[in-house]
Amino acid sequence: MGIEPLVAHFSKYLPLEEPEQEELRNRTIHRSIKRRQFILQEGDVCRHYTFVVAGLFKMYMVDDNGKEHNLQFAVENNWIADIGSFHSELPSELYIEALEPSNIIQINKPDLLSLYTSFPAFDRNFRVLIENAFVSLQKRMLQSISSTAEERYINFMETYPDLLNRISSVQVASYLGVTPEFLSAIRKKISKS
Amino acid sequence: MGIEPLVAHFSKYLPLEEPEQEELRNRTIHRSIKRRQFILQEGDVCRHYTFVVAGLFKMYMVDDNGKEHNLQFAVENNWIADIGSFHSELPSELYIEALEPSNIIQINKPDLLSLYTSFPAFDRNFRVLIENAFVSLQKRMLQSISSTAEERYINFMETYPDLLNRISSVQVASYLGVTPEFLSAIRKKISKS
DNA sequence: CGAAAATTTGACATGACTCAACTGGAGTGG
DNA sequence: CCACTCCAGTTGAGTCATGTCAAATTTTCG
Repeated sequence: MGIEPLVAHFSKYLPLEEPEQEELRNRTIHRSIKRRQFILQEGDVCRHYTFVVAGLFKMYMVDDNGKEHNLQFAVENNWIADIGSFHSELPSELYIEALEPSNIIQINKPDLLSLYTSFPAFDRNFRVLIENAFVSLQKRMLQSISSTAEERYINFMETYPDLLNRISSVQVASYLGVTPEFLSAIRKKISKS
Repeated sequence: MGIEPLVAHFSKYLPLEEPEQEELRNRTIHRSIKRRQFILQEGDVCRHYTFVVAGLFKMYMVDDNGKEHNLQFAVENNWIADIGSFHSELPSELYIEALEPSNIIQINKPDLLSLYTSFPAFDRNFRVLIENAFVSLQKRMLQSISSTAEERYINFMETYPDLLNRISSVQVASYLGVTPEFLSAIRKKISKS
């Protein structure tokens, strides 16, 4: 197993030279993750940035009533981490759990900082990466404060059509901030129009 | 007027050497903005990153019914921009408007890219900046999908106690995603407990 | 196959919006 | 200094959006 998927991912923004690829190879580790396995649990410090080579994860919070609220999904070629906990090294309030058997590439904080220092290209690559994630999250936030659940669901289907076939409606409902029962009603209404 | 506030701002993360400060001075411009003046309007490309030296701005979207939805406020020492439009150079769907007479420092895209190229410290500074903004936005997103309007308002008061004295309830309601009438009811209920 | 989870359904409760009217300052011009 | 307007804020009635709970049904996966 190599880091080709990761190199290809970065190359979309700024190609990596051979020395940078070599360093990336030396600083990252591969792991296989089973379905329902956690790579982060509440109370633990998030020690890695995780790049999904294959598979699917959800990151979520559990509220005082024990209900899960999905903050983010991550599929192939997505990064996932609790960035706040990763940098502050404080306990996370989030879980990251595999929804499918997955292959990932991880990098820990010392190795990432070393990458940043050795090759400024990584500062830039990760800056661009998070800029894009930020813009997407802003759009979701705007939708959340301006649209009904039905509009948000329709938008979700249009934005992530591939995801629909891989996750349950329960997971979508949790991501949209509605109950599974109400999402079921929305789906029924949409199917009749 | 100098760029001291901006230098001080960056120094919280990573101090700037004299050559970097010099370059920053040469690449930025100062402006005074009147209350109700726009620095970005829907349909225009967002040409600048804006750093607020003094004053207060809101960034918002106007929906099909003509209603405003506040995505973000920016006070002293905050950055504000439509990052998506800035990088894609596509027309923005957002407005950025001064709620108070303000002083700002702006940098356009060519100058910012030049800063990035000349001094990798800026890649890093802006990466850290947006990482922090991303983490904050994630918290707001989680609140949005997991809490009632009352809980979100209480959280807003705790998170931005200073802002409460500077903006109207209408603006807060728009930020929280509720109507002014309903926020009024929430405030009444809270004041009685 | 069998247990666990997902989905649906319906009755009911609560959260939140709409609309229209009213209140009470903060300017503004005479 | 007054009359006036103009907003922000409030109030209440009615309505719609969404949640809760319980139960039945279907699907998934070990």
